Amino acid sequence: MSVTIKDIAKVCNVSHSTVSRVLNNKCARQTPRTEQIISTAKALGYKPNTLAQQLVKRSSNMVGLMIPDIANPHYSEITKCVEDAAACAGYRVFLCNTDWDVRKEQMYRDSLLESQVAGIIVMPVCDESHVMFRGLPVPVVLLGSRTLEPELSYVVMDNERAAHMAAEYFIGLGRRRLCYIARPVENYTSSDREKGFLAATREAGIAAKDVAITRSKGHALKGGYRATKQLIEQNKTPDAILAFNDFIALGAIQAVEEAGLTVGEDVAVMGFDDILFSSLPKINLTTITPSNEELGKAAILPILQQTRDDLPAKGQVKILQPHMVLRATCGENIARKRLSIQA
Amino acid sequence: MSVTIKDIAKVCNVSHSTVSRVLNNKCARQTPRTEQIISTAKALGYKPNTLAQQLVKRSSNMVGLMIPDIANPHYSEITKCVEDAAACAGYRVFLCNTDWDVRKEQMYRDSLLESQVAGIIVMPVCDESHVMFRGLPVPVVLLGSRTLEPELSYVVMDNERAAHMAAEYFIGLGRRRLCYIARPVENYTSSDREKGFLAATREAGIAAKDVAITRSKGHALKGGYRATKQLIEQNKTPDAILAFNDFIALGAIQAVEEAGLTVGEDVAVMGFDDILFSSLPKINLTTITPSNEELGKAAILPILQQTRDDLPAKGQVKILQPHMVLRATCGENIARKRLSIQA
DNA sequence: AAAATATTTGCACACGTTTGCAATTAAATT
DNA sequence: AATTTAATTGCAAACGTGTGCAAATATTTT
Repeated sequence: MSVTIKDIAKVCNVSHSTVSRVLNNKCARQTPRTEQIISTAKALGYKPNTLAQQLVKRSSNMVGLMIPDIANPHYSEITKCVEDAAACAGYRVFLCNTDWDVRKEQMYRDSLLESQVAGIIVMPVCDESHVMFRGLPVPVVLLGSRTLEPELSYVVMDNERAAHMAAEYFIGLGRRRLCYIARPVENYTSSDREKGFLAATREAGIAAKDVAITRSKGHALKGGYRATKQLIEQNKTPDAILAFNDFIALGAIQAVEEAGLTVGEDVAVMGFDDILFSSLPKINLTTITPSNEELGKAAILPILQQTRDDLPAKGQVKILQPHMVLRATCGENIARKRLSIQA
Repeated sequence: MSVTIKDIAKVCNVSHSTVSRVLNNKCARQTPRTEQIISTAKALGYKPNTLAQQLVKRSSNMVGLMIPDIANPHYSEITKCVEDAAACAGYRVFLCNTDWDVRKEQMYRDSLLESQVAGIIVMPVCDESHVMFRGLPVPVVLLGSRTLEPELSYVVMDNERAAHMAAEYFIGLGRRRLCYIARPVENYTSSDREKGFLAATREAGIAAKDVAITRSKGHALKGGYRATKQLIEQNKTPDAILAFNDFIALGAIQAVEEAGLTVGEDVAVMGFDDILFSSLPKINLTTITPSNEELGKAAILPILQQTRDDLPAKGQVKILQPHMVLRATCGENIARKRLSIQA
């Protein structure tokens, strides 16, 4: 149906190889022949068949992007940055929504390989699924999760440091009863944050009894709500809460307010990821995140290098620095405030 | 690098065509030959090269999905449903973020065609960009926008009816000074809603002076805020606002509350799209939307039919019914409330 | 103007797969 | 057991493109 180089060749009375070479600028000179070929190509509306090109060149300009839930703003914001970085590098991205389902993840993995993608970027469903990406013929980049698999590349925020910063910030604000609400199901990301959080409290000499580690009761907002409510009912109300993500933080806020306490005053709340919601005036949540643009760029880098230098490009690691986005939910410095009241 | 059909042929001492036929179940009988071929294919970890298959079959299992802003929850939620419907039908989707840029839209269009996609699903940047999709060799489905282009298929909510329903709902609640905040830049979707809104007010006998049509001052939350603030400052405060989308509605809410009025009591507010934010306890926005699942399924249908029956499958139209999601921002029935106060 | 050099051209094959055709082989029928 | 029928096989060509090679042509140098 579509117009091919052979059609152009027929019109110009040359072989199809000549057309191919002219169209790919393999000709140094500018003869009337070349001009004729180029103009008829334009006239006929020729579009190269990328499939055929990739078949013969044995390289593709497609990458797979596997995401647990594209409707979740955290993931959709990252997806945008990855797509943008990929497009800038001339890559097209296959979007694969794994739906938190390891079987779908596996299915997409195979499907992507059959489609001859140049690489796979994946935000894995869980730490256990990393092994599925061993020994693939294309580079694999884990996004937002570190891994022990030596073959896999990954790009991740320095989670330990981020939580350390958060705890330090709380302490600097005068907070003394600190709490970290962990991810409902454990993974490297969550436990790294826990580690950093605890380290900071220890370094500041906070007593262990004043540091609570609890676990979100479910993935969404309600999980954070239930966990916090439980804490309050047990008379263990903290004066500062670091939540595994912004959704959980939102749930925590709800529980805090429901208990008649004021967020930012009685309890400081901080989340992770800086999803769009968090910037809404009614929410105004203080949160920690890496730069998603950096994340996206770093994600395709190992894939670019693979095709360029034909090196293995495996096991590359990129650690991004966390940024705190200060908003309303952590209030002001308590110590300073007490001073001003006394004054 | 990868193992091909020829590798299997060599091992089994048959021609590669035989392998192809066995692997594609073109053989009625179950000979030891076929079993050997299948088992060695499995043993060698054979994965068919989809590129080559599609080249020879002249059909692909890839569709392009063009979205103005994947980080916007409205679009990411639709994207999820489209991807899901496509995956169920055996299609892979190329994600293309057009960034509200017509040039990017055009660039992706060409790129997708070169990649030999089976069809293009697009949420267009503006009504003017529809013409770019005339006369393509594959079916094009416009999502969330109707069009006058006869060749293009589209799937869209019945916007006129939706706004009609909204206005009727307001009126049934006892509201009498109605306002529609239109999209910052006009399009079919927004003007259809305006039409339905006005029709309902006319039918109910609301005086023209009590119906305001204003325009959001910008795409995001701030646009709705500014538009509403202006209305209030001009002493034209409505008692019911229908906003073009949930973001604008959120902005309207902010302006209303800032003026010391109570949303749901003094002013009812309704949006469109039912984005995830709107269901948050702190927001709890009443809103209208079609079923995104239906939307996604309807989007790939014209593409499926194209490849199946080899019919043109152009100019197909699917109208989805609106659903109101009742939450807190429209309050209760004012009339009933007045009664209970008197009683 | 002739020789040396640089460029372009067409042919043929390649990429990995599917498929029509004629020949072969196996199964079912008489 | 011989014949008809059915299924399988290998060959070759195709999908649209890129490329090494030797021959042909154009350009530059002497």
